[in-house]
Amino acid sequence: MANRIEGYDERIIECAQKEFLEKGYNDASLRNIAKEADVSTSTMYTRFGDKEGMFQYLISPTEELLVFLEKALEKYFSMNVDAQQEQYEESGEAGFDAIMDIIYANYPAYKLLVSCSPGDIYMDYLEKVTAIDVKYTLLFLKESDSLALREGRINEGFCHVVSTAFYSALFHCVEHDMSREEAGKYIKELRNFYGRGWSEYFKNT
Amino acid sequence: MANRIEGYDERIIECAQKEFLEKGYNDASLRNIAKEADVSTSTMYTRFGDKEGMFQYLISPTEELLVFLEKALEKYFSMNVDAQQEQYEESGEAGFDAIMDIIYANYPAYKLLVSCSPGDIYMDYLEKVTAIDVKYTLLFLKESDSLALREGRINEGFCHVVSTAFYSALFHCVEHDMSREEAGKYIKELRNFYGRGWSEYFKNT
Amino acid sequence: MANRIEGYDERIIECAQKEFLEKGYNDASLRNIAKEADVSTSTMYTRFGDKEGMFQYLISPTEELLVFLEKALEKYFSMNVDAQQEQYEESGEAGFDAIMDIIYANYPAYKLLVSCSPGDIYMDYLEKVTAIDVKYTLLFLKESDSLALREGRINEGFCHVVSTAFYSALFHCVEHDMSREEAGKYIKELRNFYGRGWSEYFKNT
Amino acid sequence: MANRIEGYDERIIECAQKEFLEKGYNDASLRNIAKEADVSTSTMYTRFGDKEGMFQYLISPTEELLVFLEKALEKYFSMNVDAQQEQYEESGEAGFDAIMDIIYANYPAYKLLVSCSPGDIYMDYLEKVTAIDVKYTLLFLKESDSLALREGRINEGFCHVVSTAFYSALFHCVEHDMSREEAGKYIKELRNFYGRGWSEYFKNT
DNA sequence: GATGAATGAGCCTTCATTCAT
DNA sequence: TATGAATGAAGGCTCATTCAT
Repeated sequence: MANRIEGYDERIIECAQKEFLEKGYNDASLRNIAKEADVSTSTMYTRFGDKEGMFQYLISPTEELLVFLEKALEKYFSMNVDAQQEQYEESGEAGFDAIMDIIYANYPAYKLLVSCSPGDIYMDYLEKVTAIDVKYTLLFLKESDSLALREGRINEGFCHVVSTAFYSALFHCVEHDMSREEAGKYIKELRNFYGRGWSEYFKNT
Repeated sequence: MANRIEGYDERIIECAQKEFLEKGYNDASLRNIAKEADVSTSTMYTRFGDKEGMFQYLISPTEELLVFLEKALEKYFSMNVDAQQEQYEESGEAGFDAIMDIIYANYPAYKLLVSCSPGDIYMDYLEKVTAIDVKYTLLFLKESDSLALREGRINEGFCHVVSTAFYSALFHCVEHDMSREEAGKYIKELRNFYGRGWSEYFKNT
Repeated sequence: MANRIEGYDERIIECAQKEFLEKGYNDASLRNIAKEADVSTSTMYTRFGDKEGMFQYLISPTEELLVFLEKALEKYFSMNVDAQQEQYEESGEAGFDAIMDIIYANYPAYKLLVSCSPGDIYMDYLEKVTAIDVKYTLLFLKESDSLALREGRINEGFCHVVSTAFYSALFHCVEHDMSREEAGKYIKELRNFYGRGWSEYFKNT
Repeated sequence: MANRIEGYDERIIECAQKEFLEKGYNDASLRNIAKEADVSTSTMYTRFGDKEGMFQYLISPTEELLVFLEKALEKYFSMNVDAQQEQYEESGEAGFDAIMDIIYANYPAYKLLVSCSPGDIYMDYLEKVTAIDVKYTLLFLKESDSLALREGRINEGFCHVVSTAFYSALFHCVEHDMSREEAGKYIKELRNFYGRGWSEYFKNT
C-alpha cells in the first residue's frame, strides 16, 4: 500500500494506537509506546520523524473517507437530473452505508481523529468533509431550481451550518463508540430527520 | 456574586482563561498563568486547590445554562396545552435568544468548556443538556398524542439522537467563535430546519 | 501542669500526634494537622514556634522516664549494700514494671520518640538513659568489689555496650507496638537473660 | 560484579551516598545529587528509575550479609553434634569476625540501611537476620536436648526476643559509627555476655 | 492572639528529542 | 539502521514560614 511505510512493524502501530486511544495525544508517551512495542524510543524517530508524525500516520487512513465522498458525490451528480432524483433515496442509503463501512473498517484511525486529536485536527477534517458536502448540495439546489435558494431564504452559509451539524452528529457514533449496528440505525434515523428538513428546500415552487 | 470567590483577583482569572484557551487544558501551565498574573505559583493552589479546581472554577458559570433550560422548559410545559401550542414559535424564539445571551455573556467559560476541556467534561455537559431537552420533548410528544410515538416509529432513543445533534450544532457557534450576531442567525436557521423535522412527528394523525 | 502550655487545645495535639505517628517527622505536614484540628496553620506557630517545637512538645513527656530512672537508681543505691543485695531481684522487678507503666501511660510520646523522630533525637535519648544506667551499674560493681572489674576484664565501655543493647531491646516493645501485657513478658525474659549475664560479673571472687 | 550496573559512573553513587547519609532518605534531594555529580537530574532516572530505586541500589550490597549468615549457620549445623560443640567458640569468633568484615567492606551500604532508610526497610532487614538466627538457634537447642526448651521455660518467642536484641546491638556499631576495631571489641564483649546467657539454656539437665 | 493569604524554595517525575556508538 | 544514554525543559504540587489585618 502506497500509504504505508515498507517493512513497517505492526507491533509499533498497535501499541501506538493503544496509547493514543487511552491517553489522548498530549498525554500519550512515546517512551511508553516504544517500551510496550519492545523497541527503542529512537526507533520511533527513525520511523516517523516525531510524535506528530507518528500520530499523523495513525490517522492517515481517514483520508479514504474524503476521497470516497468526493468520488461518490461526483458520480451521483454526473448523472442527469432525472436519474438523480430517481435514485436519491437509494443512492443516499447505499452511500452512507458505504461511508459507515469505511469508518468501521479503520475504526481506530477515526476514533483517534475524533476523540484523541491534538488541536484542531478533527475540526479541520470535519471542515473538509463539510466543504465537499456543501459543494454538491449547492449544486443540487441549483439544478433543482430551489425556490428557497432563489429567494435567498437559504444560502451557502445555511448549507454549511446544516451540513456541519449533520456530520458532527455522524461522528458522534465514533465519539460514543457505537457498534456498527447501532451506528447504522442512528444514521438512518438522522438521515430521515434531515431528509424531511431538506425536502422543503429542494422544492422549486 | 455568590458563585465567585470573594476578593478574587480578576487578573488571575483573565490570565488563566487566556492560557487555557490558547493551549487547552493539558498544555496549559499553571506556572505560566501565575507568572503572567504576577503572582506566585503557590497562590494558584491557595485559591483553587489544584489545576482541575482552577479549570472547574473557570467553567462554573456554565451551570447557568442548565438551570435556565430546566426552568424555561418547566415553565413552558406547566402551561395548558393550548397555550403551549399558541406560544410554541414565540417561546422557542425567545428562549433560544436567551440561551445564546447566556452563553455570550460568559463566552470564555463556554469556550473553555467546549473547546479546551480535559477528558469527557464537555461530553458530560452535553449529555446533561440533552437529557433535559429530551425529557420535555417526550412530554410534548405525549401531550400532543404523537402518532409517530404511538406507532413506535420514534422513541426516546430517537429523541436523544436528534437532540444531541441539535445541541452539538448549537455549541458549534462557540467552537467556531461565531460572533453573537452570526450565532443568532445560525441558530435561527438551525431551529427552522429542526422545526420542520419535528413538526412531522408531532402530528397526531 | 508546669510542662504544659496553658489553655492548650487538646484537639491540636491529638491531630499532631496522629499525623507524626502516621507519617514520621519529615513527612508530617503542619497544614494537615492544622486543617484536621480545625485551626489555622498560623496558630501552630503561635503555640509552638515551629515544626520542631511542636514535635518537641509532643515528646516532652518522655523526660519523665529519665527522671524516674535517676531517682529510682539513686534511691536503691542510697541503701546499704546488704539491703541492696537483699532487694535486688524484687527492686528490679518492681522498677521495670514502673518503667513500663510510665511508657505505656504516655505511649504516643514514646512511640513518636522511638519511631518517628528526626535525626538523632531517639539516639540521644537512648544515650541519656544508658548513661544513667551505666553510672549506677559501675557503682554497683565497685561496691560489690567485682573481680572482673578489678582485673580489667570489663570496664565502663563494656557496661555501656551491654546497657545500650538492653535498653534498645526494651524500646523494641514500642517499636513493635507490643501491648502492655506482651511488653511485660518480653521485658521479664530479657531481664532474666541479662541477669544471668551480669551475675557472672558481680562476683567478687 | 553481577550486582552492579555496567558502565556505572562511580561519581554518581558517591554523591548519592553522601547526600543520603547526610540528610536521610526523605530529605535527600535527587537534584543535589545530580548537581554534585555533574549530571542532569534526568540521568538519575535513566539509571535508577526513581528515588527509591536509587536508594535500593545503594543498599543492595547488604544482601551479602543475609546470604553469608544463612550459609555459615547451615554449614555449622551440617556438622555432627560433637564437632559443633568442639568448634562452638572458634566458629562463633571467626563467624562474627567475618560478619563484621562484610559490614565494614561495604560500610556505606549498611550505614544507609541502618540510619538513613525510609519506612520499615531497616526493621524488615533486621527481622530477616533474626529469622535466620532463630531458625538455627532452635535447631541447636533441640539437638542439645535443652532442658529449658523441653520444660517450656523458653520457646521460639524467647529466642526471637534475645536474637533481636543481639543483632540490634550489633548494628549499633554502624549506628554509632564505630571504627572496625572498636566494633570488633564491642561485638566480642557482646558475644561473651550473650554466651553466658545462652549457656544456661543449652544445658540438658 | 488568631487567621487567611501569599510565597519562595524545593520536591519527584516525565517528556520529546538528540547523538555517539 | 538501531539504540542506550543523556539531557534541558517543564510539569503539578507541597511545604514551612511570614505577615498584614
